[in-house]
Amino acid sequence: MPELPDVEVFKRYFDATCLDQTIDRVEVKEERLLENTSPQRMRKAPVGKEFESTQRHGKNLFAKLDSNLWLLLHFGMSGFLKYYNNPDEAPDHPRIIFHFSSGYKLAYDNMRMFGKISLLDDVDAYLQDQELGPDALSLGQEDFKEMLSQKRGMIKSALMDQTFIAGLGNIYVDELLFQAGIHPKSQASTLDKETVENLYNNMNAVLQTAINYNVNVDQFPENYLIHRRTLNSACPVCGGKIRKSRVSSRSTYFCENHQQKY
DNA sequence: AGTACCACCTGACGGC
DNA sequence: TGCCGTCAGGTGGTAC
Repeated sequence: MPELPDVEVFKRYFDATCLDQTIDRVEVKEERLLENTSPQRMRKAPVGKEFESTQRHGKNLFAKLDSNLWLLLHFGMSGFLKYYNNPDEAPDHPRIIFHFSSGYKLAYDNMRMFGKISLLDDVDAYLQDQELGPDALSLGQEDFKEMLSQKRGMIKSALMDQTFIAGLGNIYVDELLFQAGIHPKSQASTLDKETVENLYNNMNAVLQTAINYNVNVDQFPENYLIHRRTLNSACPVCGGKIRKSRVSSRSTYFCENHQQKY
């Protein structure tokens, strides 16, 4: 379930391993994941080049090959990166593999095949084309308030909408609503000022905490919902019952006691 | 514009 | 043991 924190950790992993190495060969193992890019071009265009830097926006990772050539990776539900040399360390479902002249390889693994691999000439144009909202971690509090006040519909739907805010998915939206004490079906525009500020602060805190722990969920604070995504488990904050329902066709866990409906 | 539902895809898991 | 239905969840499309 790669959401913003996961992709940020992938970015740091990519930066620490793959930059400034000549690409010898590109192995496209699953052509269905390519979008707006032919397999032939994907295999050819990066060869002889190096990844110079990376950029993340929401759940999208962009790696620069040239001023007008970028690799886009979207991880869907089950995607991740693996940098390795020894074939024993190869992941189970590699969909594309970049071979470096050092002998090391970068594999994009994605069991469930939701996801996207593409070559772009302009990142900003792509973000506009996709109508992606501002990245959740670089959004200021005033803008957040203003946007929410004008958003109709349920707060969970709003936060999951990538064209509204980019980066949040099902797990983290549940978590930050839980931390902020807001019922997921609350109407976005009816939250009062204090509640929205609290939500904003929790959004940043939860995302930052997840990144700081390298998305190692076991190390997340004990009062996080993520450890209790089970029907009728005890709320780690107030002892209430954790309930499950569906919001925006997604499994939604929340505390029936301390998450208030607005 | 918001919502509801389906499809895509694969593996895990529970029931029988 | 093994078959079957269900679930997980990011995104995109469609119908209301």
